[in-house]
Amino acid sequence: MGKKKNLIETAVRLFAEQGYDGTTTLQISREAGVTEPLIYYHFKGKEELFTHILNGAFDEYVARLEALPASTRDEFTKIENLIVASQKAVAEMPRRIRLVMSSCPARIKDPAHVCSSRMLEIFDWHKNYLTNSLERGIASGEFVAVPVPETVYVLISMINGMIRQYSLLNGSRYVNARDVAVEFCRRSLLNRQGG
Amino acid sequence: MGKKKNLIETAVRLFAEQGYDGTTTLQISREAGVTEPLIYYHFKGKEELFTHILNGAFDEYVARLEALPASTRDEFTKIENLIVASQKAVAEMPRRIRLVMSSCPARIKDPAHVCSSRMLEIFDWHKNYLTNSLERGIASGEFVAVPVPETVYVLISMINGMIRQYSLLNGSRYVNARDVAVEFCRRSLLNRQGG
Amino acid sequence: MGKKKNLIETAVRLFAEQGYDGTTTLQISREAGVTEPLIYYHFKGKEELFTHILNGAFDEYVARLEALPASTRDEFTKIENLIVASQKAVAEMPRRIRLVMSSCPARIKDPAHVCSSRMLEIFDWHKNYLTNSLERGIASGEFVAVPVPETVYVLISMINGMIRQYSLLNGSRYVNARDVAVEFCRRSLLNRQGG
Amino acid sequence: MGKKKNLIETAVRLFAEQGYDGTTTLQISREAGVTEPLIYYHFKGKEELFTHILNGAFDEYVARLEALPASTRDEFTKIENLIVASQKAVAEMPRRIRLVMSSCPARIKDPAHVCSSRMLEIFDWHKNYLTNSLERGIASGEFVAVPVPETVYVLISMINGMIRQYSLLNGSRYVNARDVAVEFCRRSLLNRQGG
DNA sequence: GATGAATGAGTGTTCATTCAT
DNA sequence: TATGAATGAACACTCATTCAT
Repeated sequence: MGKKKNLIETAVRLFAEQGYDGTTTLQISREAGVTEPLIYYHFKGKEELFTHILNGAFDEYVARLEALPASTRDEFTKIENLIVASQKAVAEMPRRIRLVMSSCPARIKDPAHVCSSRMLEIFDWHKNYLTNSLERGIASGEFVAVPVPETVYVLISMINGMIRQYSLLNGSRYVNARDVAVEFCRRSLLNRQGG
Repeated sequence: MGKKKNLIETAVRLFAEQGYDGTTTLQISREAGVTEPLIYYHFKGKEELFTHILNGAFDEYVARLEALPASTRDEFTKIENLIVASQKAVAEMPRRIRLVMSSCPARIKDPAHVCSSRMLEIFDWHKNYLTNSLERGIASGEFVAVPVPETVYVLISMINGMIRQYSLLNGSRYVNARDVAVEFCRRSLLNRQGG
Repeated sequence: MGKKKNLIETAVRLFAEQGYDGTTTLQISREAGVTEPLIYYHFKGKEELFTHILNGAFDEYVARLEALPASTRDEFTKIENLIVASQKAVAEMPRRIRLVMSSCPARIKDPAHVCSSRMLEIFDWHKNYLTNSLERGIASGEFVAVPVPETVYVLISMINGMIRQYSLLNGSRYVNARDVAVEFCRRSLLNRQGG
Repeated sequence: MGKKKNLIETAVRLFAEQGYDGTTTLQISREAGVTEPLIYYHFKGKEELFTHILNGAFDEYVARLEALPASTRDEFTKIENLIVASQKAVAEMPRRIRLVMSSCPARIKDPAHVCSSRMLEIFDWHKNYLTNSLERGIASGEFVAVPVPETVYVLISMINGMIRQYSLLNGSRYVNARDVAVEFCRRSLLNRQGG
């Protein structure tokens, strides 16, 4: 009767609240209403349970990115879509994003860890998406001629920074920061010359 | 002879490399060439050693902020100074910033922890500094009329995002991202009306 | 199997021989043929194992008191019964009584400790029992008119003193001290007037 | 300036309040306003400081016994004197008696310890004193013909039991228990035949 | 699928004691 | 006398994990 699901959901909650090291397998099992060895029946160990959860969160986030329309009216709309999508994600799956934002920084130095590989995957996805958009926009005259790699880096930093801020601090107080961020970027990138 | 200093420096290194939970007091003492109880002679415990280090890092970062000139040629220079100063900090005290960036996210939910109180302190400092700058700049016509609180929020997110990116990922590859970020903001904020 | 029982019996022995502080959890587990963490599986900690044992000893002692006949031929028989019962207890459960007599004095200042609450319980039981007996005996003319509370106090001191003496010193050498004590009290209390 | 004395007095207080194992050398030194190594300058170690204090208490108690008059009007007065003296001692040097009563039971199994040797010394003193008194009293017809060794044993138990009761429990509430005890013994021992 | 009992390998911490000054 | 710094030896306790059922 859904004991496994129960286990996972309890683990998500506890890992998000207390961190990986601050959560014991005994606590997870007790709060899930099962016994400890059941964790080892379903998972190889605590770490696998943890990475299973992280992978789930990454999967959903990536799915949201993949769902973004590949072709849009103009290139800035793509950038706008990305900002909006990332903010929607953090609002709609807050606990899992929070888990990633609080657990992964301490794990990034281990390149074999899920945190490293999948954050890199997302970073690369962002990079390709934004590089493509910027290059096309510059070529078409929609954007001013900014140095692409560095601008991509700045945009990613801003998007990640907003996720982090929202997720770890009381970001929900700035509900329309999202739109302000979009306009902030629009003013900076759009070519207003001639027109 | 400098055993305490040795202890602290070793702890900084190990905490930054392996995280708080991943570092044992035995390991710290061994690599520092002292015995374990010495930690407990100088500090109340592992946690106090840790917060001592964090406080040191926060102190230095705050000192850098306080050193920023209070009055500048124009308001955007203040914003530029802040971006530059934060990037200089992360380049000049990388290990300690990295320690903060990787350790604190997992501790922010505890409002009593050094991470919470001092990150809030820095957040507030940033907020006041940027709010002041934006309000003056808008009033004088230097800046376009942006919504102040949200724009401040976006700017802080960007600055923090860049610190995080630099600190945890290989941000050093984008050395002039700093200047690109400054220009990015300048284009967005500066009032170009009536050229 | 019976590892828990083994653990408890070993702990009784070692605590009685070496005291609480003089006995380590490692020693208990080793001499019981189990591993240390098993103590923590069955008990919350060393202290709980200790109080579990103390409670067992108190329970048995109280059970012996409760088993004393409520109505007797005369009132002095009650007093005799109490003296005999306490001496029988110390002869039949020597290790546990010795444990109590050597461990509890150091713990009595802590009113929350098992030693305090349960010794008080026994003290009160003795007090009620003896007060009742003395009052009835005096009223009926069986006893001389002694001041009741103080005489109760003296009798309890004598009983406890004999337990202590027997338990901590080589009291077994005075096997018939019990009967001598009974006669000692009888001569003192019985009303010989009008023989 | 009396630092040694200070040390000892503080140690008496702390050992009495918290027991030997519950008191650390650091705590003693701090509360005495000195540093830890000073303990090792004046004493060989914690244990020696402890036995120094115990010996002081035993010395004073023995001195009180020795001060009892060797010849009295009758033999029962000797017994009365002993009861009164022991109760006076516990009222006049409560902390040190309490220290002995709470610390020594756990140490009596070690025959080399001060607790063992000096409590035995006192036990023997009591035994000789009472044996002598009883034998003479019986011979002279002052006392009834009780079995001497066992009666001595009972009397010692009663005296010790009253000290213990007074010292560890709220014995001070029964201030005239002393006189009641004396009368209790008098009635039991005195020969009333053929008045 | 599920559990009660048990364990190996540590972990932070304490404490009496010593050393150099 | 007196101390700041340092240590050796242990200690209670935790936790992820396994085994027999």
